[in-house]
Amino acid sequence: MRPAQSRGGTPIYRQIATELWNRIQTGQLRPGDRMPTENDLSAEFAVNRLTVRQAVAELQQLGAIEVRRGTGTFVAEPPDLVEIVASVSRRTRETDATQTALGEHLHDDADDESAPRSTAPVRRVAERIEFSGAASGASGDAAARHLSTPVEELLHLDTVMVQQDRAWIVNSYWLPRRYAGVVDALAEHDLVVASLRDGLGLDLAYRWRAFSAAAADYDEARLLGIPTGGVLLIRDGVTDDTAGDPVFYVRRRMRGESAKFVLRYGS
Amino acid sequence: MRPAQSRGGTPIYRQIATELWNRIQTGQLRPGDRMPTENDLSAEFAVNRLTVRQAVAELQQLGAIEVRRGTGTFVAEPPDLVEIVASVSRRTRETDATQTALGEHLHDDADDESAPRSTAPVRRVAERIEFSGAASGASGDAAARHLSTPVEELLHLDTVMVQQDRAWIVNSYWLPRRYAGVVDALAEHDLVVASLRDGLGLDLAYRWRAFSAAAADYDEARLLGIPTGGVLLIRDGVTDDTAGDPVFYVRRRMRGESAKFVLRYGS
DNA sequence: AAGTGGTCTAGACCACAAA
DNA sequence: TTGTGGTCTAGACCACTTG
Repeated sequence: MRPAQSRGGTPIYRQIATELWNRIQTGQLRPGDRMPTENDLSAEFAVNRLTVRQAVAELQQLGAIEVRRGTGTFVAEPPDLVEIVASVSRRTRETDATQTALGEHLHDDADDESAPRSTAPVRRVAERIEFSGAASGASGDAAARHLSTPVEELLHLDTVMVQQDRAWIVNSYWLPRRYAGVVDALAEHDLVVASLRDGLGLDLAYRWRAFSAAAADYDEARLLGIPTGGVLLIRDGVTDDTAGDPVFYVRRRMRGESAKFVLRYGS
Repeated sequence: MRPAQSRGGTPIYRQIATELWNRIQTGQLRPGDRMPTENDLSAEFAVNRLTVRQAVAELQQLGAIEVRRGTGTFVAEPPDLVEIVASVSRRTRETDATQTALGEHLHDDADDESAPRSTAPVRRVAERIEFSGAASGASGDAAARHLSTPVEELLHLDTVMVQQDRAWIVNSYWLPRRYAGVVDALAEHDLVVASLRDGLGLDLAYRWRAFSAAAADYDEARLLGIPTGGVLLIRDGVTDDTAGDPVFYVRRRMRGESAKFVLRYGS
């Protein structure tokens, strides 16, 4: 394999990357297989090692390979997916396809979400920060907007959920100061609706929940042990009390490839 | 700013990247602002231009900056988010927090999902492929598994939803051959449940839907006009008929930062 | 024409992991 | 100790965009 000079066409590093990509897609290279070393590829394609590294970096970003410093480069194993399942009763057909009933779930207590999980995750509080200044960055401002509360009056709490000794989900909560008692409950065992109702007399309900995706920034990458710019699946939302006042804004971030939120419709 | 040699510590390119990141986070550089050129940064930090480029690449992957070839590098504008909203009636509190009702939505017709969208998207069919061979790759195998149908008996259809002249969502459908009539309906106006029921006598219902995130591979990046390895938000699922037989498996991919699925709980 | 980012080279030294 | 990937340099030429 000797790609022609790029000369205005496809760059050499991309030709190499797609060639390797094809070898993986067609099964010539299988998950767990050792890839040729950078020096090997440099010789095979008759290009500088840096050019090879550009190709390797692209495949790594794509999640196709795993690079282990000092050891070698390997075809990535398919990630072990953790499904977080909600049961939903099937749409009633009498009405004009407008009514559906959600069963259990869509609560914020992750304990409810453990249905088909291999091992129950251990939760551990990583940080606990009290906001006071206004210099809180974009996410603090977003929380203030979602809660209709000035950022100076918000408390901030980060927790990390760990599974099999590996950071799995990073949670950030923002609450008005008057709900400071909730912070203790969150720190103890995340937000279990029942315990809040029993312990604090708080009855909570979802206002909204949303799914999105983003690249991991430096903090998120560090907390989750993934490369900067890695793929995050994000679920955020606001929970309020029975009076309709917002109690907290929550933002959960997890590795994109290894988490999946499933809404299952019962028969 | 003159970072010390890396010498076993933080690499220079990362020091530069975090320095620029901080300038952006603190507002010294604002969205739309022109960043220093690579030559400027190379001089400012007294390093080789390639080292600067490594920092720039990291910030680009992170979504913090936008690089325009031949023109310059700019602080990224916050993406204009398209929210796809489903209304949900609030949890009834008489029962033990187990019942919820979903209103409109959670259908597969994207037309229903247009609630708070600035402009109605134009849908356009990009490809139409009939599967026959077994060499269909991982996604075809996944579809076969979800549908409990051999991949040789599946049809495959890709569609692209365009908004404001820009690819917005890529859809892939897999159906058993006996539902070939559905393909025409999909090609015409995506899957509108009502039209299928009226036109084909098919009454459909969700089996499951799921949210996940992944890096864009070469095809997905090309179709959506984003860089390879960019962040995708994915929603996939299976729809079946009233008999409980699966009719199709669908997989939707959209730019992560510019799409958000919202479940809104009514009062 | 001038300035920007994009690609590529040859060579060097380093940090890390495994034998 | 050996081989792997990680970082960095100095220099070159190119493609693209804008005046």
